[in-house]
Amino acid sequence: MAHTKDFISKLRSSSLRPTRQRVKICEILFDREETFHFSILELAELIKYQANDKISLATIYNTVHALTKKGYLKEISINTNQSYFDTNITHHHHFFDEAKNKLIDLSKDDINSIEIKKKIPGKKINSIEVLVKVTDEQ
Amino acid sequence: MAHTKDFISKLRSSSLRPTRQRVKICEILFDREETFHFSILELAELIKYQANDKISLATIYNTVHALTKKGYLKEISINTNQSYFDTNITHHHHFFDEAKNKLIDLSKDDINSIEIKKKIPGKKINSIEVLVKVTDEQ
DNA sequence: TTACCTGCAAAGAGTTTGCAGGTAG
DNA sequence: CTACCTGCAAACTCTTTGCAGGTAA
Repeated sequence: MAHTKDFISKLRSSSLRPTRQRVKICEILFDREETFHFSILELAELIKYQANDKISLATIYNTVHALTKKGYLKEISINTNQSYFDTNITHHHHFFDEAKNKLIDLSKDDINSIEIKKKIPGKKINSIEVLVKVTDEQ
Repeated sequence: MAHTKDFISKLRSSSLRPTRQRVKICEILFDREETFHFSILELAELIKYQANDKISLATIYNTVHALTKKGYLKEISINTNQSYFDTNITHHHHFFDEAKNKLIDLSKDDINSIEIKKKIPGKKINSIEVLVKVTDEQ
């Protein structure tokens, strides 16, 4: 269970003033036991219906992007119409359930380690992301 | 080097009539030595400036999607604002150059084989995609 | 001739931006 | 007080859809 103090420091270190709206966003994102995968619009809905609040999209986009830039959130590479983010910033991969359009974490232990044998001259590797697409067994 | 006959059969097997526009799209996509990565809008530009032709977006979208559905093209999972497709339909992965926003093929030999140890009950694996993000070495 | 296709324009969906009024420090 | 922030609406980008005229078989 995280506390308001932590949210404020996360925000400050992302160069964001801890306004009421931003603290609320942090509560929804980080005050949970389990990994949380979300799109901006899903987050907005959650704020509206679960937290009974209304924060403008501009604010949500701006806050989520600043937190992502600072490394408190991770953006997931997946080709859907909207961008997905993850509160689990440890090194891990994902299943993507194509039937339900839902992401599921794939922990480091669930996959063998990946070795890239090719080197691109002048380029360095920033990240390696594995996406395992699944559908219903027939 | 592929021929018009091949394009027509690709189109027919995708349940598309081989119209002038669609054959032209196939020429641009498949009449090349190397793998081709593209977004729909890039393809439209290419048709306009390289082939000196103009094919409406509706037609390009519809044709590319039908070819993808039939398996003549592969859609790549990458979180950018537009969808990317690949003419290389063999099993392979990608580098993504974040500086240039360009994809580079990573052949099967350039990566060790991936083993997913976790099984999701009732789900089967459709695909495993690896995306290696790179930027300029500093 | 009939079913399908094209091009255009409008509509949709997600995201970004400009700005006037409001708030943190 | 000043710089930054919020909410709203408009703008933008990519993609999809509706439709009238055109074309393949």
